[in-house]
Amino acid sequence: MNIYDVSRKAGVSIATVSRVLNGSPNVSERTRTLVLEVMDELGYTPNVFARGLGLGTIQTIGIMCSDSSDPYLAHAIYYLEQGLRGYGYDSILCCTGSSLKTKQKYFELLHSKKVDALILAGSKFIEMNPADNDYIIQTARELPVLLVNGYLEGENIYSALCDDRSATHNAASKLIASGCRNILYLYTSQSYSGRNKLSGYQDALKGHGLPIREDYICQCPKNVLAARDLLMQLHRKGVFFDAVLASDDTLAVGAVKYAHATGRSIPDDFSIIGYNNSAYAVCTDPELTSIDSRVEALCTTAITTLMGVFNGASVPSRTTIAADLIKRETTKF
Amino acid sequence: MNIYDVSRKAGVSIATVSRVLNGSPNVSERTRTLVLEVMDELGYTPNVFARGLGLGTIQTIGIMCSDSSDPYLAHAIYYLEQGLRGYGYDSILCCTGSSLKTKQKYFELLHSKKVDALILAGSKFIEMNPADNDYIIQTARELPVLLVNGYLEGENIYSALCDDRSATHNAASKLIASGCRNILYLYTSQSYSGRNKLSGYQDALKGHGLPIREDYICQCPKNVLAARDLLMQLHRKGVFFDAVLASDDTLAVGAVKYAHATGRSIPDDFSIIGYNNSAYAVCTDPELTSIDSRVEALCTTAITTLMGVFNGASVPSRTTIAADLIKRETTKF
DNA sequence: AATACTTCTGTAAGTACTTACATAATGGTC
DNA sequence: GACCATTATGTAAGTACTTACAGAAGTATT
Repeated sequence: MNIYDVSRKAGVSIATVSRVLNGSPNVSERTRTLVLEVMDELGYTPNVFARGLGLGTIQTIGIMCSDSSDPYLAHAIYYLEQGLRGYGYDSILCCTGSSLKTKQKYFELLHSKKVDALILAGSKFIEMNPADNDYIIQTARELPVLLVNGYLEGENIYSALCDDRSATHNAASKLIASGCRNILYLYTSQSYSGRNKLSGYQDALKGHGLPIREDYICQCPKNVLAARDLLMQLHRKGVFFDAVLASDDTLAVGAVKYAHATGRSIPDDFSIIGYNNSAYAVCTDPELTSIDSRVEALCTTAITTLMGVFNGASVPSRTTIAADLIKRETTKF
Repeated sequence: MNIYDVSRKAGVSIATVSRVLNGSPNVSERTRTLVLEVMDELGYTPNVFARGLGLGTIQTIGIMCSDSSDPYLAHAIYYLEQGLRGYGYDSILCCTGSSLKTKQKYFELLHSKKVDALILAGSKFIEMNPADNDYIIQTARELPVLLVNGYLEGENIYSALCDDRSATHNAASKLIASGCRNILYLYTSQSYSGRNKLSGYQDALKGHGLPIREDYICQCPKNVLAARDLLMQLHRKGVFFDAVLASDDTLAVGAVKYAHATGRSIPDDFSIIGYNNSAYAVCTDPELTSIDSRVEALCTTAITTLMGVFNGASVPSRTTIAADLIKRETTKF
């Protein structure tokens, strides 16, 4: 069952069938409907490989993420997949884990699969050491690379970003305005967005004349119980804090559990702000105030940008979206 | 840059290069290393389309799920993707939503992409009306279909299942043994596994001589707040219950919030059991007792089965795995 | 050293499409 | 109705691989 069968049955050449397939305008309406009818009748679907061979493209975008089970990335994957399909593109997914080696390997793999572009979901793809990002810059010469929530300078590299710095700056400022003076900052990783979040926090403190205490800036695995235990430990050590600003809701949930365990009252005695406004935010009592990083908008932007690139439009290499602060019950404001 | 460039530079025919590419034994060791060296030197990667055209396969499995942002499915996707890659297969992901129309459309789409098999993740693919599953049975004639947590009878269709009925039977029995007599059952959907979970609950009640009350069996959106509000409403109506068995942790979290809102004490006065043992289970205080449906094992089984099918091994069309009951703080036992 | 057998390599014919170029058909104009 | 422009269609040459078959080279046997 191939293009020849269709052409034979329709009494036209394979070139005409191919033109119908590709929506060429140089086909008479009569022939077009005839060919479409025959295709339908035979249940014909063009062979993707032959098509890819001829066209050099396969209407497929490679999506890479470090871990699809992370709620933030899971949502990103969902919106990306849906959005791309709306433009007639398929997605091929790669979960790379966090090792640079495997990232490079899967990068190469997707590249060799002839995807039309690569989307890197999440901030974990950009390494601290610039040389480690060279492979991305190299690949971008041959196909567009889109970063969702990450930034890298380079030809043919585009970024859709959330303004994380302003978000944490704003959140920390609100905490200070509501009376908090000892704000703990909890983060999971030193990614691009992680660094921005941290500096937003630091700037807010500076701006209000508060000291930046190193022991208030704590790294913690992305894990409810780890966060709780970390805070318990600080508490036991006698470190005083009256608020937690977390780089992820998971950690903020841990902070709620810490408060429950120690009997501190939220938000009177202890305030909490999470990040990502995920489903975790409404699991706790009281419910989390959280920064919404607007994954959906980020993904939409990334896809719009990509389609612009495909159409040869002039497109900004970097789009930044403002975060939302969703007020719930763990803050006084 | 193609196979001809390699053959020219290595001074052999393209057939020989192709043989090296495909690991044919009929190549002398000397020629093989020579060709591999040349490939490496030129940075050659074979064109997937041409390869697919010739071979008719592309080492890619289609994964379908209703919604990749659901934590259960997100984990499944992760394990499937990782596992398949271990066998040298890529995954192409489709999120179908829940409408039958789109499911069928994407099914057809993946089929036309010439994937080597289809994995349907989650129980949402099997419709109540048998005729609505015909498209799956049809497709299975041409390529293997694997169901993760779903069951459908048919040639070339394989299922990896969790024994949901025994799981809820066991959970409900434990609740009864610990003194609960009015166990509410909360569920989200009437899927294959949903029906099994329900009947496990019902059988346990029957087995202990308890009445099965229709008003104790409640459908609810998969959503923390919806579950809480539903329970609040029943409470206000004066419906008495001393335990909740939920078909998903999300609903169980809602039950915890209901208890907080009404001041009922867990587990003395009110017990809760969730399902899936997801990250939500440790978010609440007290932490959820939950049934672990063992996604990872399910995915591993599915992949092993699939590889068996590819190798022509005789493989069971249905594998069932026992669930684990993870005891935490919302039950007396 | 001739024969038989195995192992290795090359030729050429698929595989199913796209598209440049050539040619045929159609429609409009005078 | 002849001429030209436009549109529609067909031919044939890519696109980059796989693999059956034929034949060459190498090895073992007598």
